[in-house]
Amino acid sequence: MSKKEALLKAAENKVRLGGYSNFSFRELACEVGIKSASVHYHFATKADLGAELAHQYTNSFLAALGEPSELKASGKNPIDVYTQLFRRALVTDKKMCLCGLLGAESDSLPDKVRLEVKRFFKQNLTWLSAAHLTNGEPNPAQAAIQTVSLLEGAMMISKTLDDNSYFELATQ
Amino acid sequence: MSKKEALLKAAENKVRLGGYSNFSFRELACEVGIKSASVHYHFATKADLGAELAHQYTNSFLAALGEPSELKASGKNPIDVYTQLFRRALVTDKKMCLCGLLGAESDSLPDKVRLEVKRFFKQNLTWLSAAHLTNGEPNPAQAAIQTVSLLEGAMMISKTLDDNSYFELATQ
DNA sequence: AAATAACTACCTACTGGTCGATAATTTTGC
DNA sequence: GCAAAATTATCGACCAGTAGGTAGTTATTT
Repeated sequence: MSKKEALLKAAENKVRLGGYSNFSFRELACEVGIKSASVHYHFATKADLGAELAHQYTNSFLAALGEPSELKASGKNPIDVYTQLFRRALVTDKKMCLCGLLGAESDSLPDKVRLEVKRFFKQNLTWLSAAHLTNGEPNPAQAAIQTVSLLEGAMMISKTLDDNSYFELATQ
Repeated sequence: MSKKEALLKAAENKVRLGGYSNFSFRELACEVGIKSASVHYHFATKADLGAELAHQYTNSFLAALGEPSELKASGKNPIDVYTQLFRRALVTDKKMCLCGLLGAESDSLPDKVRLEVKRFFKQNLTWLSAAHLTNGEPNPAQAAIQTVSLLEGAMMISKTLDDNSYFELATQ
């Protein structure tokens, strides 16, 4: 893993625990074994780092999902697959969704970061609409926003109350 | 309005836009017309201010709701009343729910602040369970977590995408 | 006299960011 | 094939600004 990748990984962990202001160049640098000045070689500004982090997070998230039609074709319910990805973030990583946290504080984010968070949710809604369509939902767009809202909300509350059974109850 | 109340009001606005780290004693002091050192007279530490803010927010929120049984008795659906309170926060205040934002970053909050955020959601779940019970829901506890999850999630996504119609679609 | 509510001045720690320098590596031109 | 040039990745030293917090003081009110 390159230093740049290590920096992004370290930043992701910090942001998913406490938001955009929960990481500093010095901390990240220390964790990967370089100096804070060197972080600026890989990312000109903090906003650039944040934007690239959110962009890559979105790409990984979408890639982990696959295509709704293909999931359906292989006998899976794409909505279950989607729910399972959130569950893994909560249960395995024990962390919030990166863009769920950044979205909540989006009013105070640098423009380029906020734009990437927007992109995350737009792409998620597109994916979910397609998924609900394959399930024969009469209003896929509505079902899509309801699905992602419920999951992000349930994740946040389960984290806050430190009890994953709230997530299970909400998604049951 | 006393200086202390003004400080809490100023802090609420900041936190609801960008979280716990989005306000400083200097900024608050400046806004209410005193010096940052004087803020420490009203609140010993930043954590104390944050905890009192969340505590009062919870109390105001619950007070604004009223009692589920009384709402029902006067011909209102308590869940509609609850939804309307979130809608007002989003549409009128144009800000996140204070505890929705603090909940998302709860892992990085001082203990006493996190405790108050927990209290917010526990009391909300209690209220919603009672509300769903009066509506004859077969599983009030499940309906409660689903209601608050959907609303917090829909609020966050509508804020992020800067389009309240997502909230309306999700709650329709 | 005591409590309230503010002040000035200061502290240490940390923030994102800049600067010029330095090796090591890779690419290019002859 | 080899020297010159460019690129990559790092460093130490530093900057101005801000953070939360403290100590001691001064008015004002009760």
